[in-house]
Amino acid sequence: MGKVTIIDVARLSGVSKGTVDRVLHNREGVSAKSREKILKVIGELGYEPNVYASLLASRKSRSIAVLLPDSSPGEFWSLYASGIEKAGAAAEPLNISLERVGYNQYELDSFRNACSKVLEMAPAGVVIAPLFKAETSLFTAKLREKGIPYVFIDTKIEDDGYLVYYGMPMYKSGYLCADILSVVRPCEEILVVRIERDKFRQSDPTASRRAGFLDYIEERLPECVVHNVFIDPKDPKGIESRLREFFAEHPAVRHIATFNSRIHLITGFLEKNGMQGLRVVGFDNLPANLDALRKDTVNVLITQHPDEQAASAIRDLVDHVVFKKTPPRRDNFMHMDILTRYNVEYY
Amino acid sequence: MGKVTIIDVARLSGVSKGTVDRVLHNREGVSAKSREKILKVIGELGYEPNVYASLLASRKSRSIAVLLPDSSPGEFWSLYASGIEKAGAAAEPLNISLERVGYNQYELDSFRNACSKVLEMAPAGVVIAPLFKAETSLFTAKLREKGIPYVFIDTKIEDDGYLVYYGMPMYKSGYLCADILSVVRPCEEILVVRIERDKFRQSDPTASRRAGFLDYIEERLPECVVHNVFIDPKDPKGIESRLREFFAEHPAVRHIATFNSRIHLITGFLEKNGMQGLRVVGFDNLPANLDALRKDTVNVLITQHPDEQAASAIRDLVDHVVFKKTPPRRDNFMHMDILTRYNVEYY
DNA sequence: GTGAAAGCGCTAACAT
DNA sequence: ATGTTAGCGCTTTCAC
Repeated sequence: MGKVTIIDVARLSGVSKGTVDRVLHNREGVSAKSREKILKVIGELGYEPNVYASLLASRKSRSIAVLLPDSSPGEFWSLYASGIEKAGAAAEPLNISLERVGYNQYELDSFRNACSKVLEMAPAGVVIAPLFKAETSLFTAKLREKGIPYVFIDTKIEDDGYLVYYGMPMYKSGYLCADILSVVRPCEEILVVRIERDKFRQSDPTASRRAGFLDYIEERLPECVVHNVFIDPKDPKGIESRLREFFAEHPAVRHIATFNSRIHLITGFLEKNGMQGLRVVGFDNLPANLDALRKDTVNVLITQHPDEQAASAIRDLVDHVVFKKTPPRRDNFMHMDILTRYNVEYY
Repeated sequence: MGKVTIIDVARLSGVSKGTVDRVLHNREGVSAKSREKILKVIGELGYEPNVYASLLASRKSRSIAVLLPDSSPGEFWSLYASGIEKAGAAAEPLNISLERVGYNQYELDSFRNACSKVLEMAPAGVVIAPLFKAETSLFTAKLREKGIPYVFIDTKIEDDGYLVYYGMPMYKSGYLCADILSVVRPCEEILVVRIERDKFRQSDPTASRRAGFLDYIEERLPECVVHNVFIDPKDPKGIESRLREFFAEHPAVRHIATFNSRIHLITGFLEKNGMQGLRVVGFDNLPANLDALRKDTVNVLITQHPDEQAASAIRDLVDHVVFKKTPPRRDNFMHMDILTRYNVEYY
């Protein structure tokens, strides 16, 4: 039982509560001898601080900064919102408030700006979706310097400093996508719809997924031809004409996939042209994608529960800040959910 | 801010902390006038008790009874264990301990026994998987009488007393199963493997799932023939001979499904006889099933995250007992997960 | 019926 | 470097 109190530790160490409290919080002003003795007693007694008593006594409040790309409702990054809110609500009684700091995912300066804002507020911890690799490394170096713990979601950057990471196994998700797409035979030609802009991005976040997809095809369906069509999300007419053009040339194509969250951009075309019996697979549970799934214009959606990613990451961070717990596992690859019209309802 | 304390309430009500505490806990010994006044002030101030201070001061501990069928590791009911443990760990700092009370799911008397055991220990709340419908109703009536809140998992019983329910939409899961099974064409004959004993059970827990499955077939594949083979889980030789017999008669069958968690019982046969290229779909993430999935002897598993069901149900119950919160939603149908060899790894 | 007072386990400011 | 002490917000005797 956690019945051992700080007083027990003090008595058996031959010191007072105050001194024990000091070593508990790594505060200075304790002789090496006392510290040692106290630590030993703590170990022997299996003393565990009563967090609630602690919280009660020190009602200082802390903040955790959440550094995510800005996004409008219905867009990918908004999917994280509900998880952040939930985790925020859970953290509130612990005297921790979440502070969202947004940035434009296409502008490095914006990210830099957000970083310094975070540094200024001197939070107790930071949650980051690191879209800019190099810049993030610089930032986390500063965090480490200040002893501020940080966690990654969505993407991670290899360094030995992050507390925990939650994300999707991208390569495998491509593999999975290919398998789901091609289970409907015959599958001799596949159309992959991609985003024009991604070709020029510093790092295409879906590149690894694409690699997994192509590897599957090469291994399992070497005869199958993969076509690419590039579209601009902001140009609906362009999308339509590109697709029209494509299908005029390749009327036999019955399999379509995207590697980003934009599968909903092409469903309008499919519906308008009464294209049925296709196999259409995409990613991410955007509202528009779920709608398409319900109408069966999209057959399968692969998702990663972004909300749970955020919630788990924040929970781990809070546990670490408040309870000094180390997360059970450092790299957490989320389960990939397979959604169809028949199981989307309770997602 | 939750900065309003019991002292503020006391002062504005013209009474002492003690009296406020009494109305807060519905304890007797308060004049109607005081009570009324205090309640009014509480409302105006938006006072919310500080649970941690409360927990600190009253270190009485409570228990929650978890009433589930006994099971050996690897069996269906064991899937709930990890969720129960997790929720138990979370409840511990709140001075709440979980007490498991098992019963034999095939013996009514055993369930009755378990019920009275629970009643004796007078827990602060109860978690039930109600396999025996009528008997459960009797039991929950008693709980209601005593004012003990209870939650259902897996199955629910219609009454107006349960706090919350977590389970799988059984009918829909059958529908989903049929869809996943038949996406691989041609699908003209299906083998459904069932458990002998279930035919004679008071209530077959998978009956509704079967109905969903058959409805799908009738609606979407009316030409398709559904064969049934009944097996006894405890008789491996019998299983083998039944299957051998079946496939001798129906060599063209390439689609197999089960509606319970026992798909792993037939994979041995399939492997031994080198039967490949079949479409095999089953339910529940038993270790043996996951193994078969990894080997691709089973193609798809539909699961319901029993651990999360348990964890959520217990969390809601604890929140209600400790924080007096009402669950956000009363009936919670869990998402049905679709597992293949390609996404099973991180499940 | 109600108030006063002594804690719960811990923190932090103030002494020494 | 270390001890003392006054709370944090609430519960729970024990008086009156």
